[in-house]
Order: sequence, then structure tokens, then C-alpha cells
Amino acid sequence: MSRPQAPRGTRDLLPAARAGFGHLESVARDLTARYGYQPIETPLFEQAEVFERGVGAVTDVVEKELFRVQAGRGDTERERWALRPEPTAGIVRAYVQHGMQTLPQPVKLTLTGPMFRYDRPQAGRYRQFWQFDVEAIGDAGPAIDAEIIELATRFYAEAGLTGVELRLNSIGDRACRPTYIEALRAYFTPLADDLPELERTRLATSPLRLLDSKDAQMQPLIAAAPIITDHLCDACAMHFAGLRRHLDAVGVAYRLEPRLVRGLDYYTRTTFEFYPPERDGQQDALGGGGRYDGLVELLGGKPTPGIGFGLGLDRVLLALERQGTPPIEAPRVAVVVVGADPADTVTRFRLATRLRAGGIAARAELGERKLGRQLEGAARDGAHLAVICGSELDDGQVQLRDLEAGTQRLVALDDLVREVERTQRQHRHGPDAQ
RNA sequence: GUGGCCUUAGCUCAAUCGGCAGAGCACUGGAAUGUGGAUCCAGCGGUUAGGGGUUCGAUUCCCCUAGGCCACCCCA
Repeated sequence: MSRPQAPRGTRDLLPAARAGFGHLESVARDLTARYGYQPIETPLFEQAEVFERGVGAVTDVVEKELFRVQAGRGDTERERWALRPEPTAGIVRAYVQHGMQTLPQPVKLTLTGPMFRYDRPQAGRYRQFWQFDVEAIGDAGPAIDAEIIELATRFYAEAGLTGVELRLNSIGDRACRPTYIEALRAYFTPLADDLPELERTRLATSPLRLLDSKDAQMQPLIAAAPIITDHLCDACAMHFAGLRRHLDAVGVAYRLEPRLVRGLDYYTRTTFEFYPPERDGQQDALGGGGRYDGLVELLGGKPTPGIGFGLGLDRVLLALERQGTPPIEAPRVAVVVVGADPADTVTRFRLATRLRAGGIAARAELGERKLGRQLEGAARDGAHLAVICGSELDDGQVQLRDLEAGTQRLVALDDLVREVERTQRQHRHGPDAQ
């Protein structure tokens, strides 16, 4: 290696790219506050057992993709750590650890941050990726499912994505899923000898996964396979109907997708995923989630229901780009302080300090370039105003130049902050505004 | 973890049959000592991803490694 590179599957978010993330983060912050979800942070790593028990020891996410951390001696249970591959297990661990069952239920939480999965990178699939996550813990009813799902659809809309498709399913609970899995096994077992090897092992280990195989040979078999929503127990069927009634009531459109299964073990009843309208590539799921009524108990708490979703910010940005949405621009300062005497950086520094103390975003030209170059730099920065200081300072004045109009006027130093503010207001609201 | 296609300056790309590594953009300076995004000129910028092999000679052909992309797999 001649020069160090960012690790495979990671990337530097340079200011232009970071601006897009920042925008989505502020949409998420604003939206969750409006719905009454409170921000929480959990560690980027946990005892590996939190994910092994929570997500499921035989899932791909834990079996193949967990970023295990080697630290300390690494030879006790407490020293076996892993970077979080998804946010829910850590949040539920915090819920149990801090006794949040004593708070008014449901506890409504949100978290946005990086997740880590050790799989092979591709466009839209990274080893470190950003997820916006929302959880409601402690409410078993279908109305909260609808609130969570509606919140997610609103996030896409407010982020500027159009045509996002919601796919919805119910995968039953401990009462009815086993009988469905039996029905599925009974259907596929006589066909086992003709199945591809991957599908044969799925039949043995995780038969639900047979349903989302992409193998062409599997498609007619899947189409004729038993449907989970035909096997729901009364309680699950009622929950699912209740959820749909609430979604219909607020006009959230969805497509029933009885073959939608998810890769994490903790899901019960409601599951859902979001897809962009134009699918070109497989790494395009924009988000997904579901109900996890057994998870709190798995992580040492009392039996407590929960539901949430995780949503990939990288993929939302990718979808926005494919949709032709203009990128969010990195913020720039609107005022640049330049000076006639290239060597006099002290005066420029002092004036910029004074502007910032007055609440104005300003940049001083600190390089010792001649005035023409300084103005050129200000213009190319897209600055709106230049404060030009020179001999007029002897009279306590500077030139305030409007770089777009090409006009300038003398302003007393004592009035500078007020004048800049006034000019910026006019610029924002048009010349007629006061 | 499997298979395929790629990798030349910070970015986008040239380089004839295997024969002196180039351009545009960007950056820095000059034209122009108190007035800007244009123009002209110059400068900076390369272990041709890294390593090995074939050859008088490799950006070019072969092998290995790394990284990117695509399809699996999986998901966000």
C-alpha cells in the first residue's frame, strides 16, 4: 500500500456529500419530534451476545456479517464485542437495563447513526452505513404499527422521494407461525431432491427464506406454496386487519406481500419494507421493519411488545440522485472580509471577529493576496457581500460591497453589523421587505 | 463467501502495433500595487492502484494482491 485508503466498504463523506446526510438528519429530527419520539444514543458496539440473542444466532447478519471487535484479552464473555449491525437490539438492551418499563408506555425512541456489517460492498451496500431508526416499545395494538409505518412514509415524502412503495405482511406469532412453517415444510419436502442446494439447506434451517428466493426455477413453486396470511391465528388476523384499517384511515397505500419475510429472527406479526419506484439493482430496499413482541424478553426483560423500523440514509440519497433531485449544497458564508493591504491580516481578522460576535457568518481572507485576488475568491465562494477595508478605516468606515449587484457604499464601522443584517434581510426577502 | 468487468494527475478522460505518459477542469501565481466568477500566460500535480513476470523496451501482454462496480448471497 503506497498511500492509506479508507477501509473497504467505508467512505469519507466530503462536505458536499455530508450536506445531503445533514439534510436527511434534520428531516428525521424534525419529524420524530413532531410525533413525540425522543432521541437516544446507544454505543456503537455491544457485547456480541446482545446481537446473537437479539437478532438471532443463525441469521446471516450475525453468522456472516457481524463485525467482531478484538480488544482486551477477548477471552471472556464480557470481552466479546461486536459493532452494531442494526439499532433495535441495542435500544431494547438499554430499555431493559434502565428499567424503562416503569415509564409511561409505549416508550417512543429514535436514533440516527452508523451501522456496521461485514459483507461484500457494492453500490448502496457498505460496511459502514447510516440508518434512521424509530422504535415504540410497550404497546401491542395495531394502531401504533400504523403510526410507525405512516411516520416512515412521511419521512420519504419530506426527504423529497416520490413513488416509494410500501410492502406489508404479517408473519404470525408463536401461536400460528409454527403451524405455517410445518405446512411450508410439508409442501417443499417432497420437492427437495429437485431443489438447488441453497434452497435445500434453507428448507432445513430457515424455511421462510425459501419464499424470497430469486432462483428462476423456484418461482413457480413459490407461487403455489401455502400463504402465511391464510394460516394466521385469530389474534394475529385481527391485529393485521386492525393495522390495515388504520393505514386506510390516513390514506397510506400499501401492497400486501404475503411472501415478505425478513432476515432478523425477532420479528412477529407485522413486517414491512419500502422500495423505490424504479428498481435497477438489487441493493435498493430503502427501509423496513416490523413488530418484535418477544425481543425484550429475549434480552432479559419482562414480556413486552415492540415495533420499529430502520431506514437506510445512504440508499435514500442514492434514490434521490437517481430521481434527478438536485443535491443539497454545503453551507457557505455570505460575507467575506477583504482588504487593500495584503499584508494587513490583523485588520481583516479583527473585522471578521466583530461580525461573528454580532451573529453574522463571515470569513476573513487571511492569505496575503492582493485585493483583486481576494475579491475573486469571495466571488467564487458564492459570497453575497464583501467588506472591503483600506484607507477609509482612518475615518472609521469600510466599503460594503454587494457582489451580485456590483454596487458598494461606505458604512461606518459602528453600523457594520446592523447594515450587513439589513442587507441580508433584503436579499432574502426581496428589495421591498423591511 | 462465489463468479464476471474494471483501476492512467485531486476530478473527467486520452496515449496508434509493445516504442519519449498527455489534455480539460480544479489549485497556485502573473498579465492587473484599491475592486470580483470572463480572457490570456505560466506553474504545481504521476512509483500509470501495489508487487512480480515476459520483453532490448510494458499504461499496453501474463500472474498475485488491494480497491471499485455488476450478478449471486444478504439487506439498509
